[in-house]
Amino acid sequence: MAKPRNIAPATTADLPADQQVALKLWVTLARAYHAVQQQAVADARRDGFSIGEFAVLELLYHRGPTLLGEIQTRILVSSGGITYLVDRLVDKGLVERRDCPDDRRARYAALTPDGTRAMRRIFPRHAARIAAAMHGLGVRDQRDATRLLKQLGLAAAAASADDSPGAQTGAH
Amino acid sequence: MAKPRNIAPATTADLPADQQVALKLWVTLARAYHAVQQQAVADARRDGFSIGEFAVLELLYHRGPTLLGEIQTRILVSSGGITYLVDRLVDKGLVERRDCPDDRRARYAALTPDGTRAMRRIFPRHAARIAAAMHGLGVRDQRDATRLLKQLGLAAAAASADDSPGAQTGAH
DNA sequence: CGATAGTTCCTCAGAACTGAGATACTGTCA
DNA sequence: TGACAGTATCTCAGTTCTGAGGAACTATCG
Repeated sequence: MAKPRNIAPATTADLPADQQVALKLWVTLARAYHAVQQQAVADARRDGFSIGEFAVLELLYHRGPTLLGEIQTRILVSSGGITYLVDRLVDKGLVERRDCPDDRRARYAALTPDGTRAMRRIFPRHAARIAAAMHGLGVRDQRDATRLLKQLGLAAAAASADDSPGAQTGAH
Repeated sequence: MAKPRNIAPATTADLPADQQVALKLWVTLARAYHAVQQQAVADARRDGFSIGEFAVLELLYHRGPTLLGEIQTRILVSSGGITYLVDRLVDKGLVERRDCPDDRRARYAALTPDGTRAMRRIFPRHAARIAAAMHGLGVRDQRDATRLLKQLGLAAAAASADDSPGAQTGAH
């Protein structure tokens, strides 16, 4: 493992200390996210769903009929993405579109009876698998981590919103 | 009284308390990750790179010439993905492949002089932007979050490795 | 009203991958 | 030595999205 140490460009070690801490957190956050996501992907795939499809099903299962635009902001996909995902679930017979009586531009997505049955079967195992993936932390640490990540996520989202004017605030 | 024909829980609220905590952490983790990632995506795109391309550049900038397989496990892409990413960076003139003298199957990727110059220019601004995205937490909280996420990520990765035998990465 | 700005969803070209299989090489063992 | 399992990368068809643009509808305001 020879390390050519003669040149000293602007690497991480030359950054201000606070930036080093932030970058380390970013790398660790990304790794933790990917590791848990692998579990979610494997679980969804067992039932023939992509992560995006599963996220839509889960949202509709918990919230009931939901406007496409709201699904979009909640599961964080693009406008084309939500059309694509709902199309696929409609093809599978698990979701249906419904017109919105108050606004003829808007449409709801809702679980069909088949979709509800499928989620009733699938969801408990999915929840157990995610919980197992989180098992590296005890309940107390999980709460601490949730609090910190919530604070982090809200601040970062606010920073994003600054760049792209037109994006709505979300939650205050 | 309701007749519990189905033992399976209908919604999150019916799950065991520890699973509720775990799912909440998962949702919060995903949101925080996406929020910060949006910053990284926007920053990389400003220079004409995808996130994957930028991750390769960053890795090579800090580690020097690296075997493709090692890049693959570090930035978490598929085998086809790493070939694709390196191809694109080679086309841009920022990266070159080098044969490995010890193993004729293996190849290194390394920054070209152009690639090094580009990263010397780009990286400090990128680090500053990530640090700004993390600004919702103070340095002490960032360290706490890093510790918790590291613990979480390692345990979740170990759980993944159990499912898919043959994937021996990480904890040496 | 009518113009116009804003929104909600859909279309579609193509970006950014994934993953199974192919190719080429290495290490092990009888 | 030869058979064979293991490893590193590449190929390529297919998947899952992104985002610019457009059609249809709604809201606002002179």
